[in-house]
Amino acid sequence: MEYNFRDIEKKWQQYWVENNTYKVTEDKDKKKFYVLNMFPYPSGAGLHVGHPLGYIASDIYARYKRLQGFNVLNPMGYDAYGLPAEQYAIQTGQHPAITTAANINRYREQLDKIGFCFDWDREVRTCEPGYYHWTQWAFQKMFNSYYCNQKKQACPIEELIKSFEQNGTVGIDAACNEELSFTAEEWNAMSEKEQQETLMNYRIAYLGETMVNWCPKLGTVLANDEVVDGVSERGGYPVVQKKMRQWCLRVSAYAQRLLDGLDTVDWTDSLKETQRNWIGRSEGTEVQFKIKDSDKEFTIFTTRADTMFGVTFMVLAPESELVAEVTTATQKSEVEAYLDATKKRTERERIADRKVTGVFSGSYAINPFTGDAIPIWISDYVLAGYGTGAIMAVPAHDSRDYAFAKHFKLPIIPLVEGCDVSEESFDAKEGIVTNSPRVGVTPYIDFSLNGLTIKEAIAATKEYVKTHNLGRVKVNFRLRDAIFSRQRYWGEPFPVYYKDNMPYMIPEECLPLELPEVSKFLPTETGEPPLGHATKWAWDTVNKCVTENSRIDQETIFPLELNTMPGFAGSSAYYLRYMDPNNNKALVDKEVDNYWQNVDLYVGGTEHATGHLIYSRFWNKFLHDLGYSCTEEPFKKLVNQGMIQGRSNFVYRIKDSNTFVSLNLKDQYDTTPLHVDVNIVTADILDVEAFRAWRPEYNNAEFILEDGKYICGWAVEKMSKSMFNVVNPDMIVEKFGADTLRLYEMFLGPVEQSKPWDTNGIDGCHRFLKKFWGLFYDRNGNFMPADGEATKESMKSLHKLIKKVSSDIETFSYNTSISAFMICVNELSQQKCCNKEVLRTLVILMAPFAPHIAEELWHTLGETSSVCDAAWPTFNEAYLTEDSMKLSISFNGKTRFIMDFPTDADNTTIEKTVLAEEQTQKYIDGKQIVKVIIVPKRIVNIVLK
RNA sequence: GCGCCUGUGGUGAAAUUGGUAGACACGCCAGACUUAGGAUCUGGUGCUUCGCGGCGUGUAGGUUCGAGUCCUAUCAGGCGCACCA
Repeated sequence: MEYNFRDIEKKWQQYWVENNTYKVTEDKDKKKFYVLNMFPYPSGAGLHVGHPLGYIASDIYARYKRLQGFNVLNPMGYDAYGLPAEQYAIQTGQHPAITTAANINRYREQLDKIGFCFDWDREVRTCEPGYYHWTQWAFQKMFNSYYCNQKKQACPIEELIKSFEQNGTVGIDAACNEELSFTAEEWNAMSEKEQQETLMNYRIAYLGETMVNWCPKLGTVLANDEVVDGVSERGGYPVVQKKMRQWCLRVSAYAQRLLDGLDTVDWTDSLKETQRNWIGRSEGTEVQFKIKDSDKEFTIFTTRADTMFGVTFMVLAPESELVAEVTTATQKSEVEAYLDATKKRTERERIADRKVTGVFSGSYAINPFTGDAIPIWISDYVLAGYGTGAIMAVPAHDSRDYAFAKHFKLPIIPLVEGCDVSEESFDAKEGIVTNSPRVGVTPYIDFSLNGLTIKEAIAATKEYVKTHNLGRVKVNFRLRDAIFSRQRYWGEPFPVYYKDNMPYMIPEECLPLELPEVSKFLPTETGEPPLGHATKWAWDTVNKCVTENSRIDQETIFPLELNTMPGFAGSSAYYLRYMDPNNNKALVDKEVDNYWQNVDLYVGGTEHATGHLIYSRFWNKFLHDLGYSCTEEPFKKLVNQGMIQGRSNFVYRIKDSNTFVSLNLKDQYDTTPLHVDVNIVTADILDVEAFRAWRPEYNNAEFILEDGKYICGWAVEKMSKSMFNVVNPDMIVEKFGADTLRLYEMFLGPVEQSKPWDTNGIDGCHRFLKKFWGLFYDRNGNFMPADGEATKESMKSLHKLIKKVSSDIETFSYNTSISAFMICVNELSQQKCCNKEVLRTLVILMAPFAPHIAEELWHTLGETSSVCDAAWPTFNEAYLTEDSMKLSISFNGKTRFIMDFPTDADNTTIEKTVLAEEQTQKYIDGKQIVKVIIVPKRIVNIVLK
């Protein structure tokens, strides 16, 4: 009987559905294991062979864990809201709801063919009201919370209000936009609007007037991680800085916890490093500088407090509020001209040409350590958004300050023994401090750093600043609050209405606030949200949900928030929703959450390192603070699957002709390489008839062949439609079967590694499955497994495999597992093993990798339940040990002799025997044997004198 | 500039974590069965040499009886952050 994969796969896929094989419930008698894939955006292109790589890897792990007796949760769903889905809809001119539904169906069809063990009863779609109910709910919780720096957690805003009523801001240490100071009386005297404005300074979800990344082409603002090199990640459109009133999430309050949490999770070092870079913690000192001839002062941030004696000028960011205060009348026109010039440059232009520019403000600051009057400059190399937007410049030890000083001919004072600053600055944080207090300057303060190392000097200066009240020790983070509004249609509506221009939450019982149908959903370049067209929806919602709507000025203020939430809103807590997807009382039931805890294994690409994986951790920590998620970190172990690149094929057209020349003959002609659809090329050989049929202009194509074949060139490129190198998994499944696809994707190399898709080796995996099948059925279709005693040989082959596969799966080394299977099947086939027990165990081992064929063979062995419910075998070391081991003794590359030893012989026994054996020839090549070194298994080294 | 990762045959890759480098697979070569083969089976295949042998894990050193693996320097490629003070 032939291995008929088409029938087999169809049959068992149907069986699994009919028997609810993959349905999982909270079974408290079993230990849980939560496997999760990053859920896909249902894009219009469908799945290509790169998508399933991670799904297959996690599917193998999930099946393996189940065979080990765990209760495995392995859900799947769709990240259906957000820019990619909407852009696709706009391109095809259809409503996003329609395209999204169609794309999801297409994805599901493709996924079903590969034989995953997903529990589809738990599917979530972020665009469905039953799901985004809880996205909106979480947003409201964030609005109604503030972050207490003392408790290091989010707390209800009511607690803050109570505190204000009783003590004002005294004793409050909360994450905020700006430090406020008022008394209880002042608070109580505020109007409602003033109080709301004050609270906005503390809320975790707040409306902020901030500089945002505005993308006119996409018609929306974007988060920092959605902007790459000054253009939008989606589409690559220009992004400009613009001040807008936007919803923001106070992610920055969690910066330290996001950083600390990284030490507790099992992620790759490089991904943790990426997150650390993104969070960007830097420990430093804030120092106050008085402005000369003024009672004003300002604060700078520095990580190099030790360089206080080398400050020769100060620099303010052009956007700094201080600029106006320090600009003198004589410098005013020059400063204004400079501010105008910088305003015109986009961030991108600034980065592209790093010209040294700047202008003197006319004022001086007083160095608190030396008493020197230091000129205050304005330059765009200082960023308004980082630190205090003002720096002290130490040209001797900072390359940017150095370039500025050289350009404007400002003094440079070196502070490290023996450093040479005539050509460039000395930035390294090493060496011995000198020149402090500076030679020739009357000490303004009694403080010297001379003789200390830089590190010691930083610590000493920090201490001095602290004790003398000149500033404070400060930790700065690069991580900014996340901008949470999008001026787009296809996203979660905000459950928010406005009164007196201040936002209020619509009541919880009115959730979910559903996304309305609108006549026009296209974004606008000016930023009017498409939801503005949904007037009826807005009024209905207000009438239904807002009891005090009579107090709203219906003429002048539109009552509902019209922005929508960004893509990451829906993907931030989906792993919690999978635990309890149909609960309409809570995001997740407490007990259910307690059972599943958090994700044990998370599989997905690195492209989400700074987006989703930061937001999700933040979101979970917030829910954890409020008691809705029982763990601090959502994803225990994270595996990043590599990208599958495309392998493009080329044909070579002779210029100005319709003749194509084979790869190795192309140098004889003047040719143009053209991409050719890889699906009509096999092993780099072009199917010329298919090529003629591919496109009308090639109908009459002529070919210059070599050895009767047309050989194509190739290159590794991104897998994309335009390069004609997209390989669709359906085609592979059709031709070789899902089990072959699964094996091959894993056999290609380590899961974590990026690699080009190359079908050249797929035959090997298919051949292996046929051989595996051949252990059960001979060529005439006779069923061969039989009862009886297994040979020692076959037990050895089998247990070698059990050992190898069990340890390989734990470390995701699926490629070497599959090699081990190939070796084992070859051995068993040579041994003509047809022992039922051996084959039964082999089938269980295969089940995670090739579930269809395993299920078929499992049933042919007489089993009636699914192979998924079998028990993973344990290996017996007894079968693996040899009776004796061979020791070859070699010296100078020549094997002197080989001896047999019992396996239980210890090293000293062997050593003695070897020495005795050698006694007859105590000397080798005239040198005396002094020592014999025994190494387990193979080699004995003889040391000569 | 700072940080992280990777360099092994014609190709994808293994290497029990310091112990016979190249398992397994693709490809290629030879043979068998075939009217035929993009089917199946058997054997061979790192480089070099007719052979003995010699050389081989980006390069150069070092530690060690022994290094793909550890240390130092260097080159190449990839990724992250980046006028972040």
